[in-house]
Amino acid sequence: MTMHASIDQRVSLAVSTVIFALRQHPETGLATLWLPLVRRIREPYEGQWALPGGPLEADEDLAASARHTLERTTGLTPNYLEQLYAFGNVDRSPDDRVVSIVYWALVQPHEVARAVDGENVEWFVADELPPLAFDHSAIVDYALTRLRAKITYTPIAHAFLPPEFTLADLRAVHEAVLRTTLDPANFRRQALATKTLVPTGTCLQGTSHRPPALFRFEARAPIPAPEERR
Amino acid sequence: MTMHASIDQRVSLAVSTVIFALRQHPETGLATLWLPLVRRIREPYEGQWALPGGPLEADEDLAASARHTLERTTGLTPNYLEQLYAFGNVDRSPDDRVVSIVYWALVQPHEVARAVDGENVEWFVADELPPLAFDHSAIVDYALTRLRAKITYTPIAHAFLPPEFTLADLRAVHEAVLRTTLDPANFRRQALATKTLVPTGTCLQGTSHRPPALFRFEARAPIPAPEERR
DNA sequence: CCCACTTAAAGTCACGTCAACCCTAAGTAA
DNA sequence: TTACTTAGGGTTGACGTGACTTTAAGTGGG
Repeated sequence: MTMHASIDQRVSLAVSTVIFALRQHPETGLATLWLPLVRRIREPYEGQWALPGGPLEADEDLAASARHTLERTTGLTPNYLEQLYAFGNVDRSPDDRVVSIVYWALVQPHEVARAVDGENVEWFVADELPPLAFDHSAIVDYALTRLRAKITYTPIAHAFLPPEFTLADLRAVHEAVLRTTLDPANFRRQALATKTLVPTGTCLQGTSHRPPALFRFEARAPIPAPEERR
Repeated sequence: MTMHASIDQRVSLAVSTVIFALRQHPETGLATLWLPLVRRIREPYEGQWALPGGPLEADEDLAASARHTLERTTGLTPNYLEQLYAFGNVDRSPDDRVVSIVYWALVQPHEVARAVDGENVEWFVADELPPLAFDHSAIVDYALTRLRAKITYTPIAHAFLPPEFTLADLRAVHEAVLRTTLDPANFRRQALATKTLVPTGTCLQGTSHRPPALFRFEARAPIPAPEERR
């Protein structure tokens, strides 16, 4: 027989989200992965940075809860949202017992512009984060590896982009996420081989030199979340 | 502002597990994927089959909770355990609100023998399940796709096998899980290419014909769960 | 108007992987 | 010894991919 804590010690359920977006790096000027964090306004970890999240309401699905807290705390509407993992170790919060169901999200650049950015919400370069509250540093780490793995075998990069884009844009997303440089010719071949790209005419005069072709992502059947499979 | 249910309507947290094991199919005689289900002894869905699970105790980590309920309800000790997904749609339980954090597990054949198999616990062929309680049918579906995907790119098949086995055994596991036949020669090549197999002498007289070599899985560093990454 | 420059986009080649298959080795049962 | 069965190694061709080259299509400067 295992020992159990007293009955009135409750487990509370929170939903948090790791949000990724692309922005220019202030020093290098390159497109880089950023993510918004919120400052904690109460103990524990008061004043420290943490993932946006909140308690699960009784009338909300999990993904809906993630969207709502996202909107409430950061003003962002994600273009892609997927469950990451449920973190529930006993010691992950110093006082009470909290199980966090964590999502990860991708937002488009124009969303970043209109996002909240104030004293209690701030954007950070994904690889240069301050120390975070709770186990949130490990969570971000895991979300990063998931994003980097998934972008190599599914076309989620489009979630960072406007509906119409060039192959150079698409490649820039991959390069920013994976922190590498990719051969333009080979990247083109692989991208076109997926059959998810539809050409939509050529770019009418860019800044200089040969204008690139524009593409759109074909609206393939998205991969359903486990809840909504048939 | 969104409407919320009254404060005293609580969300309860359960941990359930999809357990896979290999057994002989009664008709074909082939190794097949089976899973144990437990009969519900109270409403809702009283009398129907469901995944083994139970409420999360305040002093248990999530994986530990999965192990405990597994042991308590089916007597099984899994050889492999991984988090699958957190299911929490509002309508997944008719009365109360339940969020289930679901794990999936693999058990060895000798465990199956000593497992409970009575009126309230029964084994079923994974592809021929009765209607299950709640959304458990969809959950099993998802667990199956995860298992089938993961066995192709990680050496989890060993979790079904005793410490020492032949390449034919290993191939039989893959064939049972994927429901295909695999070319023995090509399978051998791929299996040995992973470098995770260590030869441990030859089989001393099997039933007939040429005796196969025996192998053991090398104790590589296992992939850490997201909670315990460094 | 020609030319230097830049990026887009297509093509070439070497190499590694893998499925299909063929063949030999090593044992058992008659 | 022979027939039979499974273990296990080898060969071939299709395919994907990284490194690299070449051509196309624009710009701006003299």
